[in-house]
Amino acid sequence: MQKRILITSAIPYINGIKHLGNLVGSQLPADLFARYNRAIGNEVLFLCATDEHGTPAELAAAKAGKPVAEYCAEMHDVQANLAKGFQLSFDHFGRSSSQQNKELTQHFAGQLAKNDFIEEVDEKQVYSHADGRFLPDRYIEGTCPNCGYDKARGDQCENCTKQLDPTDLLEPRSAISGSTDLEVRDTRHLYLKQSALKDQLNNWIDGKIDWPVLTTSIAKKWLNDGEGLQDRGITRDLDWGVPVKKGLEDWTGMEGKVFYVWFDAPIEYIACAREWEDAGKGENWESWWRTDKGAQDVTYYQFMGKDNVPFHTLSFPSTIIGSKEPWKLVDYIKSFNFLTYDGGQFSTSQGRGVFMDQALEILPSDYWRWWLLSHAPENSDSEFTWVNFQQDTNKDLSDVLGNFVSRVTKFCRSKFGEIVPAGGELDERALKLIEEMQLKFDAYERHMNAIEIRKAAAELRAMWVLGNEFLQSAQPWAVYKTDPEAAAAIVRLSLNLIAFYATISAPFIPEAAEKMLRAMQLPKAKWPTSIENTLHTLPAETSFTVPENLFSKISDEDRQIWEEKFSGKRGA
RNA sequence: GGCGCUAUAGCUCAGUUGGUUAGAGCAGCGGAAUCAUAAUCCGCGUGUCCGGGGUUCAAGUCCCUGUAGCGCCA
Repeated sequence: MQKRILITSAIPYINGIKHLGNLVGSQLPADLFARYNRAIGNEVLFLCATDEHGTPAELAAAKAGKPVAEYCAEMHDVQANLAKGFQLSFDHFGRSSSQQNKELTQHFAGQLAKNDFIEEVDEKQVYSHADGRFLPDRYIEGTCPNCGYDKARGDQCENCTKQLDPTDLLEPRSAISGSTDLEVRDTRHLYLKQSALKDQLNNWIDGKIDWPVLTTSIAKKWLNDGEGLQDRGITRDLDWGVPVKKGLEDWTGMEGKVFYVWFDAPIEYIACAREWEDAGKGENWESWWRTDKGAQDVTYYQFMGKDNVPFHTLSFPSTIIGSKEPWKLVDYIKSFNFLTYDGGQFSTSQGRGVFMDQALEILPSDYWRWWLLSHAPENSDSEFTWVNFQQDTNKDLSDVLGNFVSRVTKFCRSKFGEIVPAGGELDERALKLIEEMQLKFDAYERHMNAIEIRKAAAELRAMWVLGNEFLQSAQPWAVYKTDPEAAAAIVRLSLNLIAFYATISAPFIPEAAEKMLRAMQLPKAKWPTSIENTLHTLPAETSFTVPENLFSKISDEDRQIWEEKFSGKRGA
C-alpha cells in the first residue's frame, strides 16, 4: 500500500560550506531514506533549505563586502550546487528568507500571541554606537575580570572558562568594529512560553517509544533538568530576519526587531512546501502539512545532528501546538552523533577536515555517500580516517561490487558477446543463491524501514558478496569448456544480479547504480517484490554493454596527499 | 560542579525482553581458483565484554561504585 512520507533534513546555515560531519548528520541519511521510499513506491516529499537569518550571516556578508541579501542568495546557490553534486534528491531546496516563510512565521507569532503563549519582557542589552546595532553577548570582547585575559567574550572567557555577563568585562569593546563606544540600553523582547506546554510536550515525548534513545534522552533532559523547560526569547534587535509582526498586524513596541533565527528556521520546513508549490514543482502543499487538509495520512520524519534535537523536540513543537491549528507534528526524529576527523573534531572555523566542495573535487559522490552512510554515527560518534576510508571504499566498492560487474560482463562478452545468453536452466546452486539473497534482501528492507543505516549498508554489502560467492562456486569459466549451456544459465543469472544490485543499491550510490542500469540497458529500475522474479528481469537475447569500471581504487599515494592536504587549515 | 552518552578481537562495530562454547566486516596468516580493477572465494579468533562490588540458578546484558573519552548545561 502506498504511503505518504514527508521528510525534512535539518537546514544548513547559510554561512559557509558544510563539512562531511554536517552532511552525514542530516542531509545524507535523509536522502537515503527519501530515495528508498520513492523506490518502493511511496509518495515522498523531501524538503531542505538554507537557514539564512541572524548575526553570523550579517557578519559574513560584511566580511565579503556584500549586502546580506545578495550574500545569502549567492551562498544558497553554492549550497544548492553542492547538494546536487552529492545527489541529494530534495524535492525543493528552499530558503528561510523566502516571502513564504516570512508570512508563515508572522502568522505563527500571531497565533501564539492570540493563544497567550507569548510574553513581552524588558531586558538590557549592549548597544554599539559605532556599529549602529545591539551586540549579542558573544560579540562583545574585553578583559576578563577573573584571569585578565584580554580577549574574553561577553558570554564566557575562553581562557579561564568563567561564565560572564557582558557587563562584567573590563574595557568592553565591540568584536565587530573594536569600538568602545558602548551603552547598555533597555530593549523589549518576545518570549515563547514553552514552560506552559511542558506537560503536553512531556506526554508527547513519552509516547515516542520507538525513537532513538539519543533523541528522547536529550528531549527529556531539557524538559526536566533544573527548573524544567525554560521560556525562550524569539526576537532580536537585528535588521536581517523576519520583521516582528502579529500575523498581518504591526506589533506595538516591537518596531525594527526581527524574529530570532531559531524561531523562523523550523517554520521554513512548512514554508518550503509552499515554495515547492509556488515554484511549480507540485501542488496542494497543505495536504502535506495540515491534518485538516489531507495530511492526516502523512508520516513525517525529521533528520538532524544531536545539537539540533532540543529545537525539534521542544521549541518547534511548542510553536505548532501553541498555534492551536492543525499543523502536522513530527512522527519520527532520527538524530545522529558527530563524525570526528582523525582523532579530533571537524571544525568549520578552523577549516579542519573535509568540506563538501573539496570532497567532490577529489572523488565522485558515491565514495563519500557509501562510506559516510555505512559509518553513520547512529549509536555514538564515529571517526573518519583516511586509511579506513581508503580500505573500506576500495574493498566494498571496487573489489566487491565493481569487480563483480566487471568480471561478469567481460566474461560474457568474451564467450557469448554483449547479449544475455540463452539456454541452460537454474540449477540447485542457483536456487540456493536466490533463497539466501531473499533472506538478506528482507533484512535489508527491514533495516531501511527502521532507518538502521549501518545495518542496512552491511546487509547490502552482504548481498554483493553473495554474487561473488555464487560465481566462485559455479565457475562458469570452467563449466563453459564442457557445457556451454549450463555456463549460459550461470551468466544469465549473474547479469540479472547486476540489474538487481543497481536497483537496490541506488539509495546509497545513485551514480554507480545509474551506470549499471545503463549498461544493462534498463531504462528504469523496478523495486523487487521477490528475488525469484527479479532475477528474470533481463531475458535471454537482451543486449547490454560492458561498462567502464564503476570505481577506481584510491592509491596509497592519493591517500597520503589528501591526508596531508586536509590536516591543517583550509586554504583561504 | 550537575546531567547524559560511550567504553566488546590490532581497527570499525553487532550483540533483541539477562539463558547454550561472545559475533560480523576490515587488517593479518594459510590455501583454492584464474572470469575479473592482483580483483574473488575458502579456512584460521585463548578477547580479564574498562576496573571493583552486588542481585540472580544464570550478566557483555540489571543495580551500586570507580576510571577514561565525548557532549550538553550551569
